[in-house]
This record gives sequence, C-alpha cells and structure tokens, in this order.
Amino acid sequence: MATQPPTADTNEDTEIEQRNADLCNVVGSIEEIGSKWKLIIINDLRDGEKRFNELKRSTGASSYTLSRVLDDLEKQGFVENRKEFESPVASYYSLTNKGGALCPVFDALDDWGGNWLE
Amino acid sequence: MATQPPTADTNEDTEIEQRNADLCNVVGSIEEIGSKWKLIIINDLRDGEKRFNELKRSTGASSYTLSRVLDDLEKQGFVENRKEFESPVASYYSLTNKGGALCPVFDALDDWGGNWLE
DNA sequence: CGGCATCCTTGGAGATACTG
DNA sequence: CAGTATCTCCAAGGATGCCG
Repeated sequence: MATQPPTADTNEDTEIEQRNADLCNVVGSIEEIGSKWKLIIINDLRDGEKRFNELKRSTGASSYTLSRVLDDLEKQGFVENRKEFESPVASYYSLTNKGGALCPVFDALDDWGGNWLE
Repeated sequence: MATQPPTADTNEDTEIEQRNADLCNVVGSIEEIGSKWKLIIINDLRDGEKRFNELKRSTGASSYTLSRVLDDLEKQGFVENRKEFESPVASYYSLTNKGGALCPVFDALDDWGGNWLE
C-alpha cells in the first residue's frame, strides 16, 4: 500500500473515509472491551456458565475487581447473571449473544498465541 | 505472583492447570497486547507503513504515549522502525510478521463491531 | 519532524476486612 | 457463597516544553 502523492487526490478523501468507516468498528470494539480484565473474563466464560468464586479462581481477579468488571459487562450487555437464592446464595454468570459473538475474536487470539507465543 | 495457599492444596491445581493449558494462549495473548493503545496502534498500522505524526493524528494518542507504546511494541517485536535521516528526519513504522499475524484478530473485531456496535 | 523530560491527575487494581 | 467497603499504591496517560 504505497502512499499516494498529493496529486490527483480526488479519490483520496473518500478512500480515507472509507478506511475510517472500516476502522471505526475496530476502534469502537476496542473502546468497549479493550481492557485486560474484560477480555480475560469474557474469554473465561466461553466455557459456559460460571459462578462468582469460580471465576475468581480461574481468572485470578480479586473479588473487588471481579465484581466491578462483571457489573460493567452486565450493563454493557456482554454478560448475564442468574441467581439462586436457596441455601447459600449462588449466582451464575454467562455470556449473552453479544458476548458470545466475540468467540471468533478469541479464537483468532488463541490461534495467534499458538504461533507466536513463547 | 505465586500466592502460596497456607492450607495444603487439593487436586484442584491439576484442574486449574488443565484449564490454563486451554486458555493460556488467549490469556497470554491478552497479557501481551491487551491494552487499548497497543491494540489501536497495531490496528492502525494494518494499512501499512506510517510515520510518527501520522500515527499521532490517526490514533489520537499524545506524542508521549505514542512514543512509549511504539517503543514497547518494537521491543515486543510487533512493530518495525525505519528511519530516514535526510532533511527533516522521517521515521516510518510498520508491522512485523508477528504484528501482521494479528490481522485475523482485528478482522474478527471488525466483524463483531459491524454486528453489535451502535 | 520525531520524540524525550517533567509535572500532574486519574483510576485501575491489590490487600484486607466486613456483611447477608 | 457472593459480594461491598475502604485504604492505598502505582502506572497510564494528558499537557507542555525543549531539543536535534
């Protein structure tokens, strides 16, 4: 992709706008979930429903952080919470469709890691 | 960070290790590039070579941040730097193979954004 | 143009302790 | 078990200035 010289820039603007339209999705996505804990937690929930302390153990997040991030993810619509009020309270977290739709992203990450990590 | 549990551990560890084996690639990847600016900058370089101030404009990062993150990315092997010392110095940044191999991740993000953003 | 050096503010996040 | 409440600390990152 050679940078076009400033001559005959008729198409350049639209090209750039086109590109921005392209990249906006990525940047927007990054703004939404581009933080370490969000990514790790969402990824961890790909296995299916998990409870609070289970997540705490598997992600290594403190309960404070976990609580906050889960709350955030729930508000953003990535995660669902289901509570059972019997005996010792149990609350289960799982991905919504929106959250589950991120699987290809993690698959790609997994793939990349397999080739380039270590 | 290896927190030693005071009480003798159960066979829970093997379970966790098993899980880590599965998720390690993803988590490892996230640990390496799971920060907003790194992702945004790498994504921005997918178009090809860009110079410092070009990146500064297109990413919106301050020169301080941009400089730091680029430096980091270079050390991590995601980004390459090419300098031209003539006239006003020019330095161009581009993705290495390792960095370019992340394209599928961004494609997946782009795809996701297209469906779930806005 | 590229990019450090500084100062300063914010919040991300660990540790710990406490409740329903 | 599933959180909430503090307290605290440190790194991320904006603003600004300077310099080759």
